[in-house]
Amino acid sequence: MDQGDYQILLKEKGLKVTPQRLAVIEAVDVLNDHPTAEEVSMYIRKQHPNIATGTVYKTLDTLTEKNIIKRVRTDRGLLRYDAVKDNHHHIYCTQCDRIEDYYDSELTDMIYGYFEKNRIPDFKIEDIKLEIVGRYTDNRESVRKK
Amino acid sequence: MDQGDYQILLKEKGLKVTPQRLAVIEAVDVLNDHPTAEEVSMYIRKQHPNIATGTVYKTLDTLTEKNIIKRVRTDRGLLRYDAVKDNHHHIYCTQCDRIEDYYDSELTDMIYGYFEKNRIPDFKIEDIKLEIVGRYTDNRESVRKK
DNA sequence: ATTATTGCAAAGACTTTGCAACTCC
DNA sequence: GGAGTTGCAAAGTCTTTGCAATAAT
Repeated sequence: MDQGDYQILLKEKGLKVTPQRLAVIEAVDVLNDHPTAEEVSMYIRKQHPNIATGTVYKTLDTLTEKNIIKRVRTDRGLLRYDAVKDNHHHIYCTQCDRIEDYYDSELTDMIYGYFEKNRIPDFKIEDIKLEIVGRYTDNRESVRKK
Repeated sequence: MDQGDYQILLKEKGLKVTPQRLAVIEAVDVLNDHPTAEEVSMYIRKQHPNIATGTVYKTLDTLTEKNIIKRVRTDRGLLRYDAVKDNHHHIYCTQCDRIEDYYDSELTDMIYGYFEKNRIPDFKIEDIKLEIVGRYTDNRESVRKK
């Protein structure tokens, strides 16, 4: 995705196109490691020292509401963000606080298929995602400490 | 579960049995609505006005580490807790901030079965859970506001 | 007796808010 | 021109910490 795509995305959702918003979308897209709000904020400060932290938070909220980005669920109480991509699941490492994407359309289809046959009463499913929790058994370094 | 069970649980994990810990376990167990740390803290204060908030947080941490309770993933930046029960999934309502349990052993078995045939390289799975996101189509009242 | 645990209050981390000034359409 | 956005700094919320006092084994 490039700047042009971002602009179209914003317009489609009825949002004004501002440099701040473009910067936030780009940051979440580039930092595609489920960055925290602060990581996004820091990344942006490098290129646009004039964009206020408060604005980054507000923008992250707005973009989340409009489904341009998503919040990732964590169990540590920090808000993390994710560019909207194809359906994917998340692998949570219990050792290192990393969250990795897990793409597997066979699995995704299987789960959606299951719920087509077994509906949850009075509930409309909008999204299904797997939390796969565990730990890596190779010796790869931990990017973030727990 | 009663007090006696809690005590055994603590001892098994090598933790000293203290009234504070018993109170926290009980609170998470009784408030079985995935309470936030603050909700646990408030509930405890009613019966034990002398238990400090800091202690509740510390205890929640300890119990989580020892797997006596679990943290529930949320996308709103608040820590929530869950008594450890049978394997279950979570239904997240996009309207009302409720998190409900979803028990379905057929589904759970299907997913675990899938991963037995399709392992993730260099990764040891410890837990798999579904995030089912959507909204209720009946008119039940929202317990918590969004 | 020894070591873990608690209470307290202060500090810390992260996020939200209010409002005047400024931009985008 | 007007509604929607932003910057700023202050206020909030939730959580963690340090340490002396206390309680569990």
